[in-house]
Amino acid sequence: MAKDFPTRAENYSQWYNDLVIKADLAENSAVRGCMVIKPYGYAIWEKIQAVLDKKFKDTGHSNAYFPIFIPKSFFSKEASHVEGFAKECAIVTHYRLKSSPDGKGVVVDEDSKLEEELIVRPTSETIIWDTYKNWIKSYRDLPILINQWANVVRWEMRTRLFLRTTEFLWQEGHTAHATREEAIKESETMLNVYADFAENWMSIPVIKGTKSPAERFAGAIETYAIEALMQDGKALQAGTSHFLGQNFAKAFDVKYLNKENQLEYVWATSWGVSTRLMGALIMSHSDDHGLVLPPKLAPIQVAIVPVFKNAEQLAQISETVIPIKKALEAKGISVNYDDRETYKPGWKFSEYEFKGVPVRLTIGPRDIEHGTVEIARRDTLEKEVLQLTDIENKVIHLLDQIQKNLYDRALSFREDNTFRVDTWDEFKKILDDRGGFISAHWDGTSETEEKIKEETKATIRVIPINNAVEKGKCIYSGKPSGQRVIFARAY
RNA sequence: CGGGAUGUAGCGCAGUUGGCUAGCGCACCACGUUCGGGACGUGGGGGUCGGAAGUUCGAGUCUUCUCAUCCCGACCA
Repeated sequence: MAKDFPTRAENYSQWYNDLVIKADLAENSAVRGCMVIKPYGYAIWEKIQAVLDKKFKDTGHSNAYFPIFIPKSFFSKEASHVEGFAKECAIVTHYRLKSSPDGKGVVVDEDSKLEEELIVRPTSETIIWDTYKNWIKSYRDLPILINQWANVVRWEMRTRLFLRTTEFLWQEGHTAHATREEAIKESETMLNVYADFAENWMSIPVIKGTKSPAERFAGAIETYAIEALMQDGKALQAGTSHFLGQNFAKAFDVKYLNKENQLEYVWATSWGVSTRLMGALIMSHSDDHGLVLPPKLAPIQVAIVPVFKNAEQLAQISETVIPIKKALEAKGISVNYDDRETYKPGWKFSEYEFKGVPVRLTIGPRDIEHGTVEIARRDTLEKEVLQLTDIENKVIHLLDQIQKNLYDRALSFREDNTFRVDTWDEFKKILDDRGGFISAHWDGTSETEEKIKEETKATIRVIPINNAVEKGKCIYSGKPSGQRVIFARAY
């Protein structure tokens, strides 16, 4: 057997890397910092996509698709945007290969140099706004509410599976509005969509808030984010929604004629979540036995494992199981009846635990005799023997319970690891001893934020929305502050 | 790009001061017994020891160069 599941606390990253491979989710590919997402992992992503896609459509958005390549000149049009992404771009400079003169392999054909280099999109604001310019003439053309499911490439110095890969999958929404108020409302709406998804589907409690200027998206006026706390005490930004003001409209000259026949620049938002969500899922709920998935996102919600010695026994068990499977499926539950003869029950139990399948039913000769079934839940690892009568509803009820329990568990973890701190010594001590969210006063300046980051590696994760007004003194500078903000070390 | 570590079978690893045919566990294949928490026995298949050059009678082991991966920083969703 390969290495046993590592104990979690010792080295979270190592555990995490082992976990995702063991749980059959992803592995590093031959390409630097990119990931191969295996079928089971991709099935989780497809679930995430399906739910979000519906939410986007329910809020009036449509899907569209824009090119993966962006002419270099587009980038220079919005100053802070280019500054934010310049250091992490993959650039296409040539379009042809030729046989190597030494006969070994191929080399770049220098004659095929592009006149203007193409950037592999790190995000699509520029090419989309260049397109919107042609779509928007009148107030009647607004709003434009578009989402794109795509891959993007950011050549980060350091990669980390799921959390920061060179290529990642995401969705990016790009909207155009006639008024500032409408655009702000849009970014807030999408923030709420993300928060709802995180909490009610992923069972991950999040703090909604705005980012400090230092953490803001390149080119945004305001960045809204949902911030989650992982089991190792580090914060993870799980989704962002940006109010872009008129920055991109001005950079790409996108104007419309209003009802008064006056030309005005349009107002913009963009918002996105990525395969990082899968990292959040893994790091929020998993335990030393493997992945733990919230039922609403689990590709397999119920696994049924028959215990049998021979074909006759299996046939007998199947007679009982197949109607149960059908009844569950009729209620929208995904069921995997694992009647493979090539693996034994114990092996299957472990496998479904690795994969985080929320509910497992086990049926053997003993159960056939008594009209019972063993039901095991992944979140608590508890097992129970139940009567078969009305088993579908019992299972559905349990799935709901697990969904809720995972959220409650994650929430109480976050509460236990959120600290109101008023002294600098305590601030540093908590960060070093246990991590977590620290709610503390901040004087509102970037200088202070930068100093705190230098000294502790902690950053301001969010300024919570609807934050309580509270007079206090900045944890670092001692200057007056009007509210507490959330600090943490982050991924 | 700095600091540290590691590259030996699909995975995880051992391999002594250079020495004989390169090993172990898991996985894989065959047969048998098993099957309610990753079964066991017997037999079997699988290796450019990351790559290149060098030292040597002889290199997985020593030297130089190189490539890759991981961890810690800088950068970031």
